[in-house]
Amino acid sequence: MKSSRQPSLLDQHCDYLKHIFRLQQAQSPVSTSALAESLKVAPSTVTDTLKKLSQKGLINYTPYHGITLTPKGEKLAVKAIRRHRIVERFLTDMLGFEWHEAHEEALRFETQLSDEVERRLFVALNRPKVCPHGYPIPSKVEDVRVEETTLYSLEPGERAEVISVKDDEPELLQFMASLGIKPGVKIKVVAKDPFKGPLQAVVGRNRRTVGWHLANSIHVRKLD
Amino acid sequence: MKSSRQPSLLDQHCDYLKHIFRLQQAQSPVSTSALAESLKVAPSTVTDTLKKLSQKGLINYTPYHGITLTPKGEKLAVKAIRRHRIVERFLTDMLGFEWHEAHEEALRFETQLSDEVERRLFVALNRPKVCPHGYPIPSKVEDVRVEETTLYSLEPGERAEVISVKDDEPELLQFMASLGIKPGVKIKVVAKDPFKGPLQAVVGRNRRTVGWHLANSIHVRKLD
DNA sequence: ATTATAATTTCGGCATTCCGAATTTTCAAG
DNA sequence: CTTGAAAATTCGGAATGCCGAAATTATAAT
Repeated sequence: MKSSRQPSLLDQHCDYLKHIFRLQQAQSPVSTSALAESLKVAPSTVTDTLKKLSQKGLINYTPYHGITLTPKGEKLAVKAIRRHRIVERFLTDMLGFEWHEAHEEALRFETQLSDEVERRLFVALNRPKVCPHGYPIPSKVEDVRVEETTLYSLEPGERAEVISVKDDEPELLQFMASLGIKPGVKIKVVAKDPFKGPLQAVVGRNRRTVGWHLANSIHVRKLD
Repeated sequence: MKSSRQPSLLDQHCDYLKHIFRLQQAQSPVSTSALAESLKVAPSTVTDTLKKLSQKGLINYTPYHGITLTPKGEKLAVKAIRRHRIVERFLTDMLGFEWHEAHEEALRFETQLSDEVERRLFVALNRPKVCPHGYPIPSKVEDVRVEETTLYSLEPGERAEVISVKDDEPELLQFMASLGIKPGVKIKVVAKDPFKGPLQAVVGRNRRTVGWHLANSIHVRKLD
């Protein structure tokens, strides 16, 4: 396939940058296998693409030693993240999709949009600050900060406000919605079992018991 | 490249069907060279793809003798046309694009949209009947009829309403807009030179002189 | 009917994106 | 140190989309 339209940056490359950026927050440098798993392609494929990205000056790539985004790559990654979150907002706010559908729908076509469409979408949406899952819609690298604290890190008795929830597991999102958990909601932890056991909390008016995985997918800010 | 997402139909194939459908209205069967020019690819490329489309039962293809859409191919073509026009409406109505930009912007990402997004877009737009250029948004094959009469076919003294304008030349569209020509506008022909010469007409309050090509890009319905 | 020319197809080739198997490198355990 | 397992890379190969040049077929003019 000829690339045509986009002179400088292929869709695929944006995808790689987005994933590298995300993985980099957990661990830097990012390993080939981590990227491969995240992108759901074979490691050998990742190695191939890494060379191209490196040649374009988007990543620092030392064979066998992982990768880091260059400033240029970081900027493009942020641009891709911004676009993704704007499109998610479009899908929920203007088309009425549920938040658990928005993420995957957005992935389908976001890379094809022109900058102009993105700009106009942003304006038409009234310049939103966050995506449907509560993550900021960034203008620059510093904007992409996520709340470090997760619900599971709280101790019994503590109260917190939900800031954002992980968006990459649709079913989990749907389940969270059914529990009334979404950005802005306030939660009080009642009890927490040891060994990554279930956590009991009051969400709005209801008492809920949630597992470790779910509670760790919720970013919160402590209250009081 | 692996196709992934779309199980049954590749983007490229939709594109072919759309072009074949359009060309078929002017002349059937459609020739390889006409398709190649329309798609801006080499004739040999078209031949390659034609075989695949034929195998999928979307076209009737007899080597050296042109192509026709099968009922199945026709349905898909109409689906693609419908989607294109809905997206154009989205771009003009919800994002404020000019009509001469809408066509090309739509081409960038329309093929990536899911059926569900298309459906919701249509509803959010209030179920429009026509695209920004005045062509119908079809549900089935019969809906895709265009007004046969063009402005140039009128004789001096005749009046007509603009129904639709050809959408594939952005500059021409922009120029038409500057002349006040758009669907719904009423035009009275004042004079017409022989040999495809210029045509004089009254558009709204203004007297305009337009060339053959432009006048033939305007579909009208006679008044009185 | 024959023949020239125009349209179409065939063929080989290039680029891209992906993969699995084989190889190389790293790194930590002995 | 050595060495063995895990991680990463290289290599060969498959599929796709595209092209230009060469061969084939159709068709319109003689």
